[in-house]
Amino acid sequence: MSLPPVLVLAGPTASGKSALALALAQAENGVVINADSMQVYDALPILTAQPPEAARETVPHRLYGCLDPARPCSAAQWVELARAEIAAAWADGRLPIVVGGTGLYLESLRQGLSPIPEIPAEIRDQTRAVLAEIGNEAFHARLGQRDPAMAARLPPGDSQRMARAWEVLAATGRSLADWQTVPRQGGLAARWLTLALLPPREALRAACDGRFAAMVAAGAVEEAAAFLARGLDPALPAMKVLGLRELGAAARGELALAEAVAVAQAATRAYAKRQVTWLRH
RNA sequence: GGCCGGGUGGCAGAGUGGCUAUGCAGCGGACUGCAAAUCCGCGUACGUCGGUUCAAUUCCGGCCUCGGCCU
Repeated sequence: MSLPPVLVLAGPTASGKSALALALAQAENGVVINADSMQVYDALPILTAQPPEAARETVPHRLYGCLDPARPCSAAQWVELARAEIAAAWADGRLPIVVGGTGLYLESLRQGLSPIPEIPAEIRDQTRAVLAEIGNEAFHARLGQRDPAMAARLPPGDSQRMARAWEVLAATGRSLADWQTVPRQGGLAARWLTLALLPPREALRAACDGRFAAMVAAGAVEEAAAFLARGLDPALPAMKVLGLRELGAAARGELALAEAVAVAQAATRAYAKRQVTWLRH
């Protein structure tokens, strides 16, 4: 018996994934399932380039703008949601089309993750607080005393992974290095059809710049200002959406709009480059 | 024509007689639960021709060039 199919459309921002997904979904009776870590939040539809109403009315779109931005999503949570949507599509006799540029999510969907328990929020918050207080170097040294294996493979600059390593040890009593020797679990069994969109770099850069300018023209500044007015914790993932900070500063008059756009465009280009690196691996 | 001040890697911008900042952009890479995050790596650049020196981007001179002032 052959496995049911899943079509994956991967590519950097502004590579035209969404439009292609829409066309394929129409042609192949598909369901478009989001694999972008920012588009999952119910926030900033313009700035995160969520598919417009028109597209969603044409073809079913799942996992777009459906999570509370006040609560961080995670790779594991997304995989769980995505698996459910894929199963639902199969049950409906439709082709699941997974679209997105978040490499970690896509990889986790295919390979699964080591079965590490969820870390209590208190431990996470406390860990980040300590890290912020004592600084990277001291934190790295402290990690080295408790978890030499992880400290050895993380540079002191890598605050995010150091925090993750620390909280896993604190919450489970086992090193993350140890956990990761446990085989990954939960990888989706399917017949994978993968399409990677990798436009020439020069064209990609131009597309990134053009798209950000279009977002601003579509009201991204107002959108950013309104979202920031909610006063959410700046450490939340949704608060790190590209351009949010810059556009917010522009809205408050702290930064010239042209300058804000230029900075955000540069950040977008850098992001696209990281995505390409991931896709090429 | 004269005087003065500049000419540094794609851009910005320090600096030094030998050890050749830095930032941004760019390029390559990593990636197991906040990933649009978080990191790692990569550039003998010093206008030009000569001189001084063991050694010149750095000192001296000519030339070119940019800017300012003067006639």
